Amino acid sequence: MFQVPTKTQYAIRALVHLALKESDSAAKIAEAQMISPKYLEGILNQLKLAGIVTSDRGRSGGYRLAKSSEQIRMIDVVQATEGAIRPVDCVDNRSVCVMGATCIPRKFWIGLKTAVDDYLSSVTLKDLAGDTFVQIGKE
Amino acid sequence: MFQVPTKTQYAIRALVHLALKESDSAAKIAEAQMISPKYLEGILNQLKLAGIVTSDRGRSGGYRLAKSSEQIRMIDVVQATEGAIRPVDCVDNRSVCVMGATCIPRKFWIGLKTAVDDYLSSVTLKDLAGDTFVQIGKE
DNA sequence: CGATATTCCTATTATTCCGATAGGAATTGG
DNA sequence: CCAATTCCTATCGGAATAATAGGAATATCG
Repeated sequence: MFQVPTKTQYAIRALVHLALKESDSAAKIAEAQMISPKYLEGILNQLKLAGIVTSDRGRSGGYRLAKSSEQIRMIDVVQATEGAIRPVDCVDNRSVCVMGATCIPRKFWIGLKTAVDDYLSSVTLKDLAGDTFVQIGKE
Repeated sequence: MFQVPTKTQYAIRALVHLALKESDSAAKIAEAQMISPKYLEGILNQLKLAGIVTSDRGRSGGYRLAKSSEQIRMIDVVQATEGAIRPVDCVDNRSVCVMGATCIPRKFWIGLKTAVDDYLSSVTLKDLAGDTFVQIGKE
């Protein structure tokens, strides 16, 4: 459950890479992070549309972070690649619930969404790329 | 993202139903909850294998909760239908990570798993089926 | 100016998972 | 015995995901 799509995993890996390397081309990132190059291109484009990275075309072009890494929250990355967190459809819109007013679990799902949103909002790219998180990550 | 499979949604609806109705057949539950009957059969069987419900076969058989509703945590239900919460494979097993020791995001995913697990562990079936949650659920 | 490295755009394919269906065997109460 | 039920296994269709392919647009550098 809650398997995170590779698209999002790739996006995060690419961003950590950019946080550490300043600027790089899609092909270079893909090689370093072992991601299908063409697939990564599309992902980086989504991140660009979301205002998370910027790009320069042409020779010696490439991608870089659009903001400092502590301004990039993980929830922004997830939303850029996958859209809003929505465990069940009726979380956003009660009217779509087949059970209508008798949908008892709805509050429960809203609570789950909140728990996930809160966590993703609390972690920034800096937390992942910075020393602190790397230290914690060691075993 | 984090779309919860209908299987799990159905399981929870069925359990709420049983918490309120004491005992019922798969067909009856399916009708009341608007779930495909045959599909629900399989789900109830999974819940039985997980020790969440019991069943009686034969005429006038059916399903009932195996424990009191406050002893049934939502995380048990989710695990019964979907297995463990595992946002990415390496959460359980570092060795499967293609990035090996350089997998910086792993700690982040473990944090996400923890956030979800904690929430699901904190809510019981009684919270959903009982008066409290219903009151809260009203708008 | 021309070659090259890049982003950008669109379409297509492959694969996997999910939801549902189907048919029937086993069981049990009346 | 009959009818209602759980239980078991196989299969199918569709949607979403992952990846691939080809090339157009753009910019740099010699």
